[in-house]
Amino acid sequence: MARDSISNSVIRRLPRYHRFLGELEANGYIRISSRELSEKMGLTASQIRQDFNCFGEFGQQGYGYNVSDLRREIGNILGLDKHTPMILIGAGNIGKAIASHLDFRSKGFVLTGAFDVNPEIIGKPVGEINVSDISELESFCAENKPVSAILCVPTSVAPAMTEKLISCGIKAFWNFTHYDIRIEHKNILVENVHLGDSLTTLSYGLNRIDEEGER
Amino acid sequence: MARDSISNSVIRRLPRYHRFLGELEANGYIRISSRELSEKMGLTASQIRQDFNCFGEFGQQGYGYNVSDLRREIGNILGLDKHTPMILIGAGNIGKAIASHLDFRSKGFVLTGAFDVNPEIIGKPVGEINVSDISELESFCAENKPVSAILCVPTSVAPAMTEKLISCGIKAFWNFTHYDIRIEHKNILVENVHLGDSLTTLSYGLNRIDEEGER
DNA sequence: TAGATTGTTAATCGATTAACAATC
DNA sequence: TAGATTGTTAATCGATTAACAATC
Repeated sequence: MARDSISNSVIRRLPRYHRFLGELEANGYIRISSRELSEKMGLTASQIRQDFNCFGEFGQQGYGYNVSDLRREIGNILGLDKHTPMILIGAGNIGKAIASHLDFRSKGFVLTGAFDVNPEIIGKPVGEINVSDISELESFCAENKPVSAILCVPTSVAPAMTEKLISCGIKAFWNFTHYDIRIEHKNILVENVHLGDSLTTLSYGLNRIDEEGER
Repeated sequence: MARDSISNSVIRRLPRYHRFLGELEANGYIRISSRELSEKMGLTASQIRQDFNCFGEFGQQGYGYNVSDLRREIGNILGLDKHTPMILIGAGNIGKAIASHLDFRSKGFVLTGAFDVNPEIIGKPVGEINVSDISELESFCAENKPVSAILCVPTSVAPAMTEKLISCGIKAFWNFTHYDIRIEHKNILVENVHLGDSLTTLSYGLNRIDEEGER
């Protein structure tokens, strides 16, 4: 039975389910049981069934799940059938790489604008679009109503830029700066990536392996 | 009292503590209480004290924590005093951006090599080093013994490349491909970044906001 | 000393796993 | 029908929060 509030742990597993089901589909799988999927993904079958049942009854007793049906259902839950307009703020190294590395459309978004302060970058292409001067941000937003933004500016200007973007109507932030966007505003969504923290975690793990070796 | 096995939830919070304490230090803070830190970070004071006490007693009753002492302690736990050699595999858009965007040394690593198959990239600089031909990987590893690798190759070649790197002595992977490195090998560490999953999560959140609006 | 705040134990909460009746 | 596997409830496990004695 579909629940009202889904736990964050479940939500974070959904994209991974979607990804794995895509691979299975590509490999010609028609059906899969929770047990088989659990082995492929390193989860328990129980957890998988619990997760899916947060949203509805997608399986069939005695049979399992239809791979492409299940994948489509999860895709819809994730909003991947939409194309939410997204803009890139800061088109330097990391911004450019992210914009051109990912397929936004298959993830529920479409990149409609990119902005920077650097005259050497302005006018140059990033993915399918050209970089605009940041001074054009407000008029662009008024006209095109983007609802989400990738934040790839220097950390120092991140807080002010966040405020400005909110005033321009941005509702969701994909944040690559080293600044933690804190959600004092209601109904503003933030996904803090923090690649530095991710790398630091790896350092922690390596040190534990080393310690074991020393014993 | 220092515990033997630390939960993943705690470990994932450590880099964030370290980051916040660095900001506090930069802003002239000498001491901080768990309550004050909890307000700044959006956690509970209880959790903060529990987390720190996994590793030792870093505070003082009636006083709180010394900011720079605490930061140094956490840095040591994370292994940030080390410079573990790391190589970049795949120096395209995303690889180059990551290598030049982050300060590896302050995160316990040092970038000692970069490799690619593309002749147009080979020989060009990435951060402080030059990109080498991937054919030189084995001899480089034999000589320089890097223990960690950033994986920025196309997803299709990720599994084979992972195996090759393990055979070259790589113990830790920072994986940016869309392939899930699964740890069948013992004592091999993996940090799967999956930017696509992160973006997909944002799409999910946006759809929940929209649904609320419709009600 | 009195006040503040830690370190730590106990209580609560939530998430994962196990079990099994329902059913295809 | 018999076998398989779901959907779902109950049991377990782990993580977070609350409480408070210890102590600076």
